[in-house]
Amino acid sequence: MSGIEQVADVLKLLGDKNRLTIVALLKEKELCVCDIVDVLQTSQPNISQHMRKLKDGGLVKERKSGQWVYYSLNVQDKPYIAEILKEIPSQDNMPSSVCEENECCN
Amino acid sequence: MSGIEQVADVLKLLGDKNRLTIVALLKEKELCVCDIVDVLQTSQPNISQHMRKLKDGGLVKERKSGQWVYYSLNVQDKPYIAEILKEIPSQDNMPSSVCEENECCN
DNA sequence: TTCATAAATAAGCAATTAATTATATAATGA
DNA sequence: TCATTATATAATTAATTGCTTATTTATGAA
Repeated sequence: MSGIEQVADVLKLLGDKNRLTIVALLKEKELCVCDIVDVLQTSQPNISQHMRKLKDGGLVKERKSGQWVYYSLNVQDKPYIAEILKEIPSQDNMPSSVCEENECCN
Repeated sequence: MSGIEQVADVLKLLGDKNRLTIVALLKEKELCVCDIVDVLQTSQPNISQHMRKLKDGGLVKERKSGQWVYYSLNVQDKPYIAEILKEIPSQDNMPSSVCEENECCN
């Protein structure tokens, strides 16, 4: 069961622009770290640390394949997150076409 | 329109246990600062500062009456907040009967 | 006016946070 | 083996945050 503290912790995770953008991106499809680095235009360690927080908070799960780590959403048990993501315009999610090309994962 | 940054700012506000509890309390009825101080068992300035953040973030509105300031929710335009509050068990909202008695506002 | 109560503001501080840089680990292929 | 790529970890720093204490403002009553 989710107490008020657990909900607050989840919202704190989503209360960061980069992490909220990552979660919105993952709503579309799973992505590897380098995809996210390309889209958010920040450093690889920065994204790596955000992904760890999201994973520790139970919001994403990972799948390793070769040298890549693919992250995907793991929020079936938190329906309010779907409502939050409805509020985010999709053009904000995918600021460039980088993600479609998946350059770093070819 | 609410961009991703605006949503993140709202979630950051709700990502604090005290503020989330306050919002959950206000879902039931409007409350004055001293009511909230009683329920959350913290200092008056602490609550006052949280209320200012919630007000600046547009989540609550205030109504002054005599020496009291009553706060109420102002989240009609943010349906995802209702979904978040559904996740919070109501026994966590009202940890004591203090709020029912409204001691400080008599 | 004086006193009491409610709330806001200001200043200070300890803890947390997001980011950077540097380094380490791991997998792939030459 | 060695080099390259993807990711994680560690250490550092600057900025933010939540809280405390002290003070101020404002309202109402004696």
